[in-house]
Amino acid sequence: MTTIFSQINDKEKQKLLKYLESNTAKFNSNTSISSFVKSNNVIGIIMDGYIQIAKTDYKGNRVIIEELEENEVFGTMISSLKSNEYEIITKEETEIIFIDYDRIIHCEQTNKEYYQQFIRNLLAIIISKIQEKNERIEILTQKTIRNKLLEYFNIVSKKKGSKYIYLPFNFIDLADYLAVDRSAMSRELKYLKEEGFIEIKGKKITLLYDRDSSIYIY
Amino acid sequence: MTTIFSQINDKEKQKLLKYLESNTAKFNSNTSISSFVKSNNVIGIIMDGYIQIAKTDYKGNRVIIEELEENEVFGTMISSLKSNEYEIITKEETEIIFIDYDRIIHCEQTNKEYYQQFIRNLLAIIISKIQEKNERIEILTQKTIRNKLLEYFNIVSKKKGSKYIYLPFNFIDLADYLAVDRSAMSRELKYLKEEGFIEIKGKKITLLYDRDSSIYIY
DNA sequence: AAGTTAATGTTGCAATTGCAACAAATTAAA
DNA sequence: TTTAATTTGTTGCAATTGCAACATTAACTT
Repeated sequence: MTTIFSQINDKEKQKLLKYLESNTAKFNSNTSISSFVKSNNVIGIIMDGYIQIAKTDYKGNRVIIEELEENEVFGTMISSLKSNEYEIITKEETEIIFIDYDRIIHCEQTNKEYYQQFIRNLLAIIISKIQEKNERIEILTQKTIRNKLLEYFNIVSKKKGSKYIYLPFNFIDLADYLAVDRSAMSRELKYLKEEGFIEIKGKKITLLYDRDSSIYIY
Repeated sequence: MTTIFSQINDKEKQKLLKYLESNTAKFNSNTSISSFVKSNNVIGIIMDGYIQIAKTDYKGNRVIIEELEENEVFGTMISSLKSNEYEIITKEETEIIFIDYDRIIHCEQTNKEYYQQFIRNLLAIIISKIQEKNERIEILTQKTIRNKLLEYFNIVSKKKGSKYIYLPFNFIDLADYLAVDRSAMSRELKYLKEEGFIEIKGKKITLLYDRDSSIYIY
């Protein structure tokens, strides 16, 4: 997996961060860092920790936009955070490097190999972010809660190459991620259990159907 | 708006395309070009024309993933097209430049200004693609057809800075884009008309409510 | 360990939606 | 211009969902 500093050694990294006028900040757990991001057009690189980007609309519906951990990148442009309906919250103690986006694009170090590598890494990271969004869209375009759940399970299961899934979040957040009502989702999970499609023990879910056979459809 | 060859003159462009071993292909209208894309890890640049990327699942539900016109970019990684549930179809006569993704990343021309500009352009295009996907996700996370429609109208209206919207696609495709049943959407549009929120004349929709007042909520 | 808070599970019910089947209107083709 | 094909509009009905309200369980706090 590509990280933003892949194939850039520590000395070069320090140089790069200096030229890009980066700022490093540390945040406690459960802290809103929205104000840091919204003021400027910045990119944030998570060096350590875990954050969530969520949106709460007028009705109080909360939707998780992104979940980000170590080495992941977010930013004003990348995540469209301008509106103040968005909240960026640390879920652990988190260290973030902030870089002004314009500095990245208009850096004078363009002929330095490490700068070019940095850009290529950024490109790779952003492309993988698109893939994540595509997956999310695939899930959200499913018309029933059941199919959203199964689509989600399949994607996670395929990635891990295993029938065993460990939910990266609790059921409240899963419902927000799938954009469905939590209690309705809970009901559907119950049915899926009763019908023998899945098994749930805490955050561990076992898929009892064959992903590729498409039999689970009905 | 940034295009892939922004700030690259024609001579440089030709050089670049040569070094990147690009292939140009022309397609008739209503032609599937999926096979061209799936074989390799390529990026396609639409020089002229219009294409749609759509997915049809086991149930026959068709969902439009992307709509692309001149100067836009798509690709195996960018659009996660590997699965054969995807169809890439030209909607007009279309000319596309294909470039192998690895060639872009491992080009020997890295110290040439035009190459660096190309990469920066690619980065900008991909970032704007993320923003589009975020918008799509915002729409899809709405829980009712009404709210999906209004969210969609608001986004389009905000972009154009106008209360008048011209649908870029027909109602069948709009329903696919919103991932809702067409007839149910049609019904909801009727209600919105009856309640005085919108006016529809063909593909022209007039928003009769104040986008920012949030009164349309109820 | 007891008390408090948060997460999960459950259920009835009304609202929303998808589906199916068809009518009307529009567009394309012959 | 007539015919055919596609798109749009309409409606009843069953299935699915959101919502609300509450019970149970798990996770923190002190």
